[in-house]
Amino acid sequence: MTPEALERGSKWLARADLRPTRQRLSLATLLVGDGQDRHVTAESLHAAVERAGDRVSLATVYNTLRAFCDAGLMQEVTVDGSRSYFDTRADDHPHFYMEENGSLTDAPAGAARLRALPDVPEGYEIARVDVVIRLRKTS
Amino acid sequence: MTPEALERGSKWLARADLRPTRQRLSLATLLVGDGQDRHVTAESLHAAVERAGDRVSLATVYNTLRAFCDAGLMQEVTVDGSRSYFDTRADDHPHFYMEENGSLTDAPAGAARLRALPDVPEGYEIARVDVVIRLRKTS
DNA sequence: CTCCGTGCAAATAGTTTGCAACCAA
DNA sequence: TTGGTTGCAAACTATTTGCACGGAG
Repeated sequence: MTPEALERGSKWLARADLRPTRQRLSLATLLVGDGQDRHVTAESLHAAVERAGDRVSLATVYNTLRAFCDAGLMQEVTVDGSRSYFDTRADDHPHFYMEENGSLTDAPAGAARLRALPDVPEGYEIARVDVVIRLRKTS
Repeated sequence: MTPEALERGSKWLARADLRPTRQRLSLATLLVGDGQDRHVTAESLHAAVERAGDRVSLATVYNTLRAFCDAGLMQEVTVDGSRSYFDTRADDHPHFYMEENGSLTDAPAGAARLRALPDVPEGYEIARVDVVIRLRKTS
């Protein structure tokens, strides 16, 4: 990991007042080190850590992703039921989900915006609107 | 359960060539007996069965809901990650999800339709578009 | 009579948690 | 020093599965 990536991760943690431990720095660097948005599962991030030569327990990956979400640095995206995805973009935006290989990506901006919002039941307000466009390989 | 409800359930099964066993009839009747659309979890449906004085094992509720989905009678909706919802409406439509109590309902027709679909990656086509509007109580 | 369907209990997968050791401040 | 963090293993929850029995056609 480059020093620049490390710094990005570091600042990202600082932004949420999270103590920069070795494990958090390792995960943060992998998540935002290159400035790209990323969609990971606990498993995939854990694998990435090992690939990078670091060592963080799977439980800590889970707990840390949860902490990042609580801190508003990431958001959890539910597409599949069997596992959770975590997105480094915390704002409300649509996703592509490839059923073929279970990968999640951002859908191109703007295109999938809702035409209008439905009447919300009395006493409620909209917390978030999840849009997941499921894709399959063209046959 | 009224004879009319029973007949509705019966026809519903027939439509998918599913053998009308006692258990399937019981579930089908609870699901579509009154002609209303319904959003259930395996647990909630199992509870409804017991409340109705019938007896179907939880495993069978799971297996049967899965069978109904495979047959195209229902669709599985993923909103929460921790559990699956099953919707008696099998077509593509938006949902309200009340975070407060975990209930799922249909959003009013038409309002939440997408303005346009984004450019889909080469070699893929849209299988389904899931729209879940998360609601929280107004504070 | 023949299979599909069912029930039970055990297996599984993803995720969380209790607790002792650790480390950043 | 000291309270927040981590690792491990065990706990948990939702769901699926193997297998013997039972019922629909």
